[in-house]
Formats: sequence, structure tokens, C-alpha cells
Amino acid sequence: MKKLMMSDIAKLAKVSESTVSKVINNYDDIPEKTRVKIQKIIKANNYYPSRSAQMLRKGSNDNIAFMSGRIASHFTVEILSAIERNTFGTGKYVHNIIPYSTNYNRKILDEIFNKILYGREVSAIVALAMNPDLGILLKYKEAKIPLILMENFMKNAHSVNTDNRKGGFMAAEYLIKSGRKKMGLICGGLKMGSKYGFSYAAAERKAGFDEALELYGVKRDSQYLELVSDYTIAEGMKLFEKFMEKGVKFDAVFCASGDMTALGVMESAKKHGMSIPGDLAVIGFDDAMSAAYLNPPLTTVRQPMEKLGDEAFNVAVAAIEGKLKSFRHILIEPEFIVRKSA
Amino acid sequence: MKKLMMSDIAKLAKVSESTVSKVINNYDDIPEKTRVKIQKIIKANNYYPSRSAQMLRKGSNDNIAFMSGRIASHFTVEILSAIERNTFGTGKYVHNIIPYSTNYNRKILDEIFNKILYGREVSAIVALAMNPDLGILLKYKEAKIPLILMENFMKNAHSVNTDNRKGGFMAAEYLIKSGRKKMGLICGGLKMGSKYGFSYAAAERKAGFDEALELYGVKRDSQYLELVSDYTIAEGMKLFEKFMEKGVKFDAVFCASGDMTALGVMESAKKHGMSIPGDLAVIGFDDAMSAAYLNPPLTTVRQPMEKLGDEAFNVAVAAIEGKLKSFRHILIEPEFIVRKSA
DNA sequence: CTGAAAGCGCTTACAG
DNA sequence: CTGAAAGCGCTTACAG
Repeated sequence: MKKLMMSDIAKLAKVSESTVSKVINNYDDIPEKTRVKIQKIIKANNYYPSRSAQMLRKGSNDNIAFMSGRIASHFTVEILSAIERNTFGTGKYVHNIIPYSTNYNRKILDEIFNKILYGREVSAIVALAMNPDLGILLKYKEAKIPLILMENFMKNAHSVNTDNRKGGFMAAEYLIKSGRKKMGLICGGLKMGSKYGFSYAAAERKAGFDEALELYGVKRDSQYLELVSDYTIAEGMKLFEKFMEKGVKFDAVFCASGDMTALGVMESAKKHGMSIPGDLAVIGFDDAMSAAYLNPPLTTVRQPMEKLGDEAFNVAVAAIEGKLKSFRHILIEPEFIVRKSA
Repeated sequence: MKKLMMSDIAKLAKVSESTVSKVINNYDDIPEKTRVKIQKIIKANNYYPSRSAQMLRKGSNDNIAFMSGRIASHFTVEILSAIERNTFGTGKYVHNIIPYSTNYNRKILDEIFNKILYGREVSAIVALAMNPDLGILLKYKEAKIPLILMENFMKNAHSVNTDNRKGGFMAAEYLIKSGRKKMGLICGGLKMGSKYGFSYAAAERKAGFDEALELYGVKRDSQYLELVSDYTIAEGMKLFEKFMEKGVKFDAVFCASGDMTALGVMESAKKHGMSIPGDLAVIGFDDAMSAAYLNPPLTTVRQPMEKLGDEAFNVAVAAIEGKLKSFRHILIEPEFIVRKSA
């Protein structure tokens, strides 16, 4: 089976390659009759133009890079599939989504950013919870490759986020209003270059949380904060143990680091004979698929994943099409979901 | 910022483009000194060869297509990340993984298979729970584009599967040995073209399940089977309601359709005042991340996702490299995980 | 409305 | 060991 080429189609249709190309690219100076004839021949022979030839010649492409630390995270998947949903929505799935994962490795992150920037294989890049340095941002700006940050905010790039600060505020306010007095907070890294790295989302959630405590005059224990190095169940268990070791007696823990860590905290607390929410209220973040079915069902701050994905896609496409004059920063309202754990 | 080209590197290094190209492609007739010099210049100038030009000229590429009904499924993600893990493992992340999703639409499936086959943008394709017809398989064989089926088996393609039959057998055997008498079975579609479609995995799991019942002389109720049209919690709830409406009193249900449906069954049963596993034993399939933390923790047949992903990747790479004389069919042992729900 | 020609940025025989 | 030349399969001014 030899691959069919445009020249074959041209021969079959008794026209030039130029004309075939114009049909494929929807030029409007081809008469209906010719167009239909050529389209039929293309269809009948299963001809698909070589994308590499097109890309090379046009100097452009329809690829969107999706970059994250690990493809398998709950969040990643939701976003990926939202982008995908929109790709179907546009009628044709013209946009190839190429997932890149950094394996949480700074060197790989830099390498990928460079590869995409200088390799020019992609016309936009959506980066989840990535902290590129300002130099990279400026280079992307100069190269006119739109960069859409998620779970991060920088002035010189687009961004799409849940209103994390508000989410943190909601959690604290709810705990305060339900009479909790002594609260623990578990969240992602707060400082660039530290062992835990820096998560914009974590910083915002903590800020909102602290803000509420201050507003309502609730004192923070000096030991109230633990940082995760990982967003897993095991990490939640480990950090709760740490609280126990330190001897602090909390009556509530807000896991700004997500539902998985909240689940870990609950499991660990139960092992210590604590009842939830009786002895300890636990609030998560995200509203992961299983959150409603845990024991007890998890009270959490819901991130509207579909909306986040939709917006990321929309911003990417608008930016590719040159419709964005300045950087867009989109903030999506979180939703507080009360279940049984708090 | 103009994109750097090979000719620029050649000029800087005072050699020809041929030589630069040979360095990039690891030809062994370039003396160490020249090679190092050129590599330095490439690095220093952030030069990345145009992949579209390479692909066009070489007539080959490093892309692996990953096709599934929906990117966001638990299974999909595990496989994707396993492939990704392996990509990192190979030292260089040379393989681009391009996810395609069919949206569970037959027309899109055919379109994507054709696009990949005739468009030649991909050097192997991993297809999850897809039922291409024989014609497509033969065309892929002829075109020498390796096709690796997962959750499916066909003689004329490679395949990587959990031993689903054994999984079904294990579940039934466990239920029988723990004294259950009347068992329900929930699984995916068993017939091509039917409302529920055909799932090879479902058929195998059912076969193994039935086999065990027969072996131990346990009678099947005429109403024991329900098919899912969806692998969700809601679907599990719906089907359990159906069992209730039909008035069949089971003391066990095996959800061959996965842990999510099992969760739905448990929730629904609890609403009817049944205790689990007292009144009803429930067994799932997959061992999803949250399975261990449900209420009660779910007894399930674990699919070793990492192994499945690893094998899929290995087969794809071996096939691309022409190392496979015949079609490989890999079967991975499932693992029966006893928790509290059965 | 249609076609001939140039060229996108590489790789690969081939000659030396 | 190195370079000149051809060509991968398209698209796009341009001429007619």
C-alpha cells in the first residue's frame, strides 16, 4: 500500500496540485463543481495530506501542548478531557493535544519549555502548576507563543484559576461558624526553591484561610501549618501523624492540598480513635470523584473542573487566533460542598 | 526572534549542513572533536531541529497514538502515565504520545483509524477497548503500523490484557467459598452492535465467572445479569434498582464493570437498608485509587495498571523497531484483593 | 478560475 | 572524514 499523495489526487481529478491544495484549504476561488469533484476523489481514495509537509510549508500548526508534573493527577485529567471536549465541540478535532509531563523535575521543565519555544512544534502551551521563570515568559511573549498558566499566576502570561483565596476563606469561615476553635492547615509548598517548592494555589488558599481567621478573631496555633511534598493519601496520613507527634490538639484540619490528603488525614485520625467530624472536622479541596463516597463523605471546596478546562481551551484558541490584546486572567468561583466530614 | 536553522549552526561551526545533521542523528563517522564542537554550538544557541522537516524527510516519526473512548477514565490515565513513565525511562522522551478520544462514537472511531492509517502521522497505535473491524486490522498490517489492543483481543493485532477470565473466576470462587448462594453479575456489553456494544473484557470476565459457578455447581438465577451502558457510579445505582424492581434477592453482586459501578451498587443497597457485606457482598474490578477507602472498603479484582501500561509501551516500541515477528498477546495476572465489602 | 515554479528545513545517498 | 545536490509533500505568491 503506497501512500497516496496530492499529485495522485491531482492526476485523478485532472487538475493541478495547486487546485487540490486550494480545495483542501478552503480557498474560495474554486468553483463549486471542481471543489465537489475533488472532494469526492479525496474521500474515495482515503487521501489525507501529510501533516508534516503542511506544517513545514505553512510554518504553523494546530498543536497545543499540555504540560504538567504528572499526567495521572486528577486535575490533569479533568483539564485534558475538557480541552478534548472542546476540541470535539469545534466541529473538527483539529487541535492535537500533546501531553508533556515534567515528572516534577526542574531540569525537564526547563528542557520542555525550551524545546517547545525553540522547536516551534506547538502553537500554544497550557501549563499546570508550573513555575517558569520570568525569562522564559518573556521569550514566549517575544516568540508569540501563548502560554496559559493554570494553578499559577504571573503578570506576563495568561492564567486560568479557581479563586483559591476565596476557597480558603470559605473553608475557614465554615469551620469558625460551626464552632471550631483550633485549626490545622495542610497545603502545598509556599516558597520557591524550598524543599516543598512553590504552589501559587497553596499560597492563595492559605492567604484566604488566614484572612478569615483574622477577620473573625480566631487565633492561629504556632504549629498550625504543615506542608505536603506530595498530594497523596499517604502524605495526608504522614502529616496528621506529625501533628499528633507535636502534641497539638486540633478540632479541625483544612487540607488545602486536596481531597486525597484529606482522605489520608481522616484515615489516620480514625486510627487514633478519633471520630469525624465529632473530634475532628476535615475539609478537603477539589471535590474529587470519590469525595462523596468516603467514610464519612468529605466536605470540600469544589473546583469546577469543566469550567477551568473550558476557559483554558478558549483562552488558548483565542490567543492563537490573535484575538487577545493583553494577557487574560480568569478566575472561577469555587463552590463549598457540605457533606459529613465537617 | 528568528528561528535558528541548521544552516545557521553549520555556518557557526564552519561545517556543512550534512555534518551537523550527522551529529544530530548520531552517525558514527564524525570525529569526536567535530562532534563536540557542533553539539556545543547547538546547545549554546538553543537549536532544535524542526520536527516537521525531519518527519517529512525521514518519512518516519516517533509518535504513538493513544486511542480511547474518553481520556478521563481511570484506566486511560493509568496507561497514559505508564507509557509516559517508560518514555522517561528510555533516557530521552523521544516518543510523543498523541491522545485521541472517540467520544464513544463509532464514526469518529473509523475516522480516527483512517486518519492515522492513511495520514501516517504516527508509528504505532495503542487502542483501549476499541473494536476496529477486521478490514481495518488487515490494512494496518499491510501498512506495517503496529496496532496494540488493550481490553480487547483479535488475532490480527497485538494485545495486552489483564487475564479477565481469571479475574471473573476469582470473584465467583471467592463468593462461593464464603457461602454466597445467589449472585448477580453486572458487566459491559456482550454483543457487537447491541445497545451496550461489545466489550471483550466483559465477555471474558463473565465467562470466568460462569465457569466457576458451573465448576462448583452453583445455579445461576435467570435474572442474574445486567449490562452497563456506562461505567459510572450512577449506572451502578441504576442497575441495582433494576435488580430490586425485578424482585430478585441476591446475596452477592460482582461488578465486572468496575469499581465505580460497585460503589454505585453499594450506595444503592445501603439506601434500601441492606448491610454490606452482611446482606449483600459486593466485588468490584480494577482496584481504583479510592477503592480501599469506601464505606465499606471494596473487595475487588485488581488490574495491575503499571504492568499493563509497561507492556503496552514495550510491545509498541518493539513493534516499531521491527523486532516482532508475529503478533504478541500479553496476559497479565489479576490480583484478588479482599477488603470488607465481600 | 487554473497551473508552473519556488521553497519550507531537513536527511541521505554519493562522490571525493 | 566532509560537502554538494536532490528530494520528502505540501502551499503560496504569481502569471495568465
